[in-house]
Amino acid sequence: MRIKDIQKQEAIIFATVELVNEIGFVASSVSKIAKRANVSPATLYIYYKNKEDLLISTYVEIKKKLSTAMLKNFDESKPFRDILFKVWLNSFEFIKKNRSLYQYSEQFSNSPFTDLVNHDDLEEHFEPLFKVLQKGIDQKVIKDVPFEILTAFIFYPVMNLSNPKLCRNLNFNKEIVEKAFTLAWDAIKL
Amino acid sequence: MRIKDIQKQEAIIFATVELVNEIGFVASSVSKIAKRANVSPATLYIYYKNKEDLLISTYVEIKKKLSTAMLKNFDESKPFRDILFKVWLNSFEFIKKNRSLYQYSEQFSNSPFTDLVNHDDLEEHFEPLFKVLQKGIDQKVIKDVPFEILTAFIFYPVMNLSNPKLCRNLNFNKEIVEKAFTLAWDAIKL
Amino acid sequence: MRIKDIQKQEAIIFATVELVNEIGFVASSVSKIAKRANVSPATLYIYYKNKEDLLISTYVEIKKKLSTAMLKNFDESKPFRDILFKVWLNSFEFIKKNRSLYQYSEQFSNSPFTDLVNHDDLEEHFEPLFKVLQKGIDQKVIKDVPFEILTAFIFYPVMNLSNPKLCRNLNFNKEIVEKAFTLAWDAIKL
Amino acid sequence: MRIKDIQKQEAIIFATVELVNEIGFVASSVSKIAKRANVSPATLYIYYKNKEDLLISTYVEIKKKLSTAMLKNFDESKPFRDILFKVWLNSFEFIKKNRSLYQYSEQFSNSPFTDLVNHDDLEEHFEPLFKVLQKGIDQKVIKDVPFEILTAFIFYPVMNLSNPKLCRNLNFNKEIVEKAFTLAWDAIKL
DNA sequence: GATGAATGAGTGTTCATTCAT
DNA sequence: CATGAATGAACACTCATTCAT
Repeated sequence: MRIKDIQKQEAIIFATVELVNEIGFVASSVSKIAKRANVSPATLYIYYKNKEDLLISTYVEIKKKLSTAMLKNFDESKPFRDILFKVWLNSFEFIKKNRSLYQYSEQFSNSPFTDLVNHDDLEEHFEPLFKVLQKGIDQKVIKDVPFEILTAFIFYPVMNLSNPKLCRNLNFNKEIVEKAFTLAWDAIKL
Repeated sequence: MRIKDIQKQEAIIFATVELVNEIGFVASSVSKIAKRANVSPATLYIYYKNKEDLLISTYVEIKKKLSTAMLKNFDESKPFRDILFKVWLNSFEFIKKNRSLYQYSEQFSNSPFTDLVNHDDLEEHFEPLFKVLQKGIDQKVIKDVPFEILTAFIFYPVMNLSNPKLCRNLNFNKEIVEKAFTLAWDAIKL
Repeated sequence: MRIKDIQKQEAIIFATVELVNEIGFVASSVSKIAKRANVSPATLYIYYKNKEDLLISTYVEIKKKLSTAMLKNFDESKPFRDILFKVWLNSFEFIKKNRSLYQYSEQFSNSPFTDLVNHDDLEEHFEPLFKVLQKGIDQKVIKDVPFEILTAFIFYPVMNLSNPKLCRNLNFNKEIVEKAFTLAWDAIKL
Repeated sequence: MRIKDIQKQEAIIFATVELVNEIGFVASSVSKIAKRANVSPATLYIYYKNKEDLLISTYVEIKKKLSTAMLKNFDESKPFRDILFKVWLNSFEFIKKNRSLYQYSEQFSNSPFTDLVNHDDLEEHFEPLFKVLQKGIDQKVIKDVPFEILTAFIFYPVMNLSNPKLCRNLNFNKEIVEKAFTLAWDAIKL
């Protein structure tokens, strides 16, 4: 499968994300996605092996964008708190600007498809962050608990808070975001 | 006249939860659920208006059980930390013992069906907890931030941590659970 | 099947006619009819062998009522034209007053169920009318053509004209009815 | 890209008409029609939006054919009686040759689907006939009654007479047809 | 490379009917 | 007599995918 038309592929991804956000995973059929992307259902199979492949690829693509965004201007020479705050802010920024991408990834990661993704590959991108956390632990600035627990308190709440379904009444201005980070930092700092 | 077979309804619910956990929301068709419950597809429609109703009812049922479990032995005369720790432990206990129920509810709350549930009704059960948090805020023991942020740091991490998909390498013994609560408490305490 | 509750049977017939007129033959299911009649689907099978039997019996019942109404005050001593006019008026009267019954019979007689009815039994009721027609033919007052043709011109137009679906813009007052009969009479008279 | 197989569509229409005539409207399911047409049920939905669309389209198609046949060699310069006789003969001819098409249309026009057809569009084809009738009225050759009544006496009996279900014992040779027309003409002429 | 036609297998749901009470 | 529970079979329709062009 030699890919000719990059615009076509982007149209497909865009249509996929859009449609999944609008009508959900279940209802987003191949033919509907194709129609939305102004493409024949058959064309879709030139770019992707099958529906699964399309959904997974879209997810991986988004995750890459997210990790890149989160680690933008990552400067490990700064104090731990500042580093993490920067990442925290980047996350919010990204989610706010790309709510649809984020929503898609949320739906995806709670679907049975998740099991089909190689999560190690995805976590690889967060390596610098893990290194900083480890350094923080070594320097007795951050609590010595497994990474999973640390990230559960730093990043999982971000996702929760920025999920409009779960936090219907919350308006996310800068002040709130900073306040929320205080909780995150208090949680992990020694 | 035959009377409604309560065992049959329970078999349906059980089959639903089981199947959704095994093959996911999308693939769990009415006929598959019926087959699993050793029941005709038509029978299912005696107990539930349609598939949506079945899925939602199952979810609400689970949520009720969860809230009851979380607030077991809720004693608001104790110190704030102890109250929350009790709730925290209850949550872990419940999730550990009813992993399948919990998994179902996780999948559900990230599906488009969520929008169809009256969340206010569900949150009502957590009223005592919210009251305690408010008292904590008033007494300057807990940070004065919106409830959503507080619960995002107390309970959302529980769910994350107890999700075996996300935390594959973590073994949840009592020690770890207590440690994790320390982070939660540090996050919200003033 | 010993019939106890005549009211129940009437409720079933009434519900059948009503429902068939509202939602058509296709959509009128046994359970819907039962619900409309405030009766269990199973009860229906006490009074009728099956759905077919119910529909056919209802039709026959209606046809009997129609023939009785048409031949009301049938006086064969009067002139041919007057006799037929009386029948013609009776028909209009009945259809106007029992439009729902008539509609049902129309739908029925165009359904494949018609083949299951013994039409000879039904036509038997019209025997007096046929006798009059025959007498008219013998006395050279009415054209000597097969009965089917005669009735096709006397009574079939009645049904057509009184079908609001086919004659949407026609308002049936007495004048029009009399005019219409003139055509019928001119058709068959010698 | 495969091109739409015109034979396939014709097979579908043919199967629809055939089946509806054999087992009736109610029992003619999409899958049965598809099987009869040697086509997948899914294929049917390429050509028609849904079952309703299939049935309606088939009806409209038939009606067009009928109107074309009826007005064949329509010559309004001839005497009124001859014009109408021609139309009358055409009708019989068509119905005799296309009994199945005609039967289908009869069933259809008495089903609840009728309401979904734009009858004005269909009647449009009969415009020349209506004009002739109007001219006949103006010239005092035809009775001055609403069109609906006129057609009820000219054409509705044709349909009745050519319906083998209703006229089981009648053999339609040319003589009978001419006789029958005499009644029709006597009915409407002044 | 790209397409719409084509499909068998599946979807959620309702059906006419029977059963145990 | 009368019932609501129960069901296998069928319903209209959509699915992911392949095929011929």
